[in-house]
Amino acid sequence: MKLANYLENTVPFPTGELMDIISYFEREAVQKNKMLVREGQVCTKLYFLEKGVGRSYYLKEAGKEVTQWFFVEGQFMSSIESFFQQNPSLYYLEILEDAVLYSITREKLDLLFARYHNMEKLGRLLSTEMLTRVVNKLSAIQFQTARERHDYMLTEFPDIANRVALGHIASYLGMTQETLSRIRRGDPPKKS
Amino acid sequence: MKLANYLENTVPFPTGELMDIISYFEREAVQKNKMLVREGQVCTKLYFLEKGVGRSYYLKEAGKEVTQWFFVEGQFMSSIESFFQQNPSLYYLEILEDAVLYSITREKLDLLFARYHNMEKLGRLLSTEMLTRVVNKLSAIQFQTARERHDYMLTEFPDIANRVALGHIASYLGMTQETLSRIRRGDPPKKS
DNA sequence: CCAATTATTTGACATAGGTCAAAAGAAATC
DNA sequence: GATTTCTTTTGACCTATGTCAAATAATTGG
Repeated sequence: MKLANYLENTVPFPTGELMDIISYFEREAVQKNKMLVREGQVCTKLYFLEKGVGRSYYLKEAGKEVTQWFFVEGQFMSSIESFFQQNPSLYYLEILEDAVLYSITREKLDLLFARYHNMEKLGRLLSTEMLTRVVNKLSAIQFQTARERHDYMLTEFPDIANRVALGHIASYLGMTQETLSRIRRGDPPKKS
Repeated sequence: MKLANYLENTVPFPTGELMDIISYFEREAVQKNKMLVREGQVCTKLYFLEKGVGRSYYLKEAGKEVTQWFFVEGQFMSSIESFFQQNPSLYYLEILEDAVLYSITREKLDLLFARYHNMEKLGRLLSTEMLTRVVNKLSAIQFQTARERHDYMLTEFPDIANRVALGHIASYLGMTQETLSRIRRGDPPKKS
């Protein structure tokens, strides 16, 4: 999805504002496996995915990757806390499929927030939306069985299963890839 | 903490704006065990806790309560998705200690968002902050042991342990109260 | 196309944390 | 301050899911 369409569907910007806002973003194609941000770096940009899939993840002891979130076309992507507080990112941001993305720096975004009340509103709405999505995931993770968490994921990211590696999804769901593999096979819940 | 202090510490409102904004809130004292919102009701107000503790929780099958979040003095409290999307709340909002709180309706808040760019900014900043806090909890819940989750909680809500029931905290942390009780006792991780 | 990686599945076994039931301790009510 | 009710602790046992290791299967590169 194009950035302009996305923006105007969220807040009714006058055309002049919309054009000006878009002009502050850069559009680029990036390839699979590109790392946008590494742990410890400050995340300098907010991205919008026109096409492709990405994820954020962190490393546990023993170097195990834990997927924190997936981002698909039509969504903003960033290491949020790092981007907004300008402190070192706890997460890696990785592109998992060839993608087209728009990006904007923190300075330019702040300028737009200050210039356009509408833009500030967009920021508020996006934050609130993301917040409710994270809360949903939390509810799923906090008290559901591995199988129920898998079902939750299908509602949040319906086609992700065919697009990214099993292990990435398993860690996103808080389980091992062996467990996810068995769930997909449809193992009957073990009796005695 | 007073609402006015909180607001001006977050965004530098001109005094006139601040006064006007505050005037849209109502202040009231409420007693322990008061239910602000029940599941299925639309949450009509956003609250700010000057004093006291509250929580949001939902009911699992078998009527078990699962605490979703705690709110302490100096924080806003609401069933966020319900309040912002005006749909039925999935959660109960309950006051756990005698409290003093300010409240504002959605209509009045929208009016303030529209009237003051600064207010819109405040909304954005609060959403973003809450988002990072929820993400932190998610990271803790997703891949940490019961003991580590308990440690996480002490950083997010240092004094909550003395203020609310064990069972409320246990479900907040995604564990049973028996497990939390054993952690507090300092059980050595079981050998053999 | 074949070799070499890389990802997924399977099996055997281990364990953190759950469940259920009862006892002990606090708090509220009369 | 005794009785009732609610909360926390403890113990015995169970199970979902993790760990480790090996076998397939799929993908990638020469």
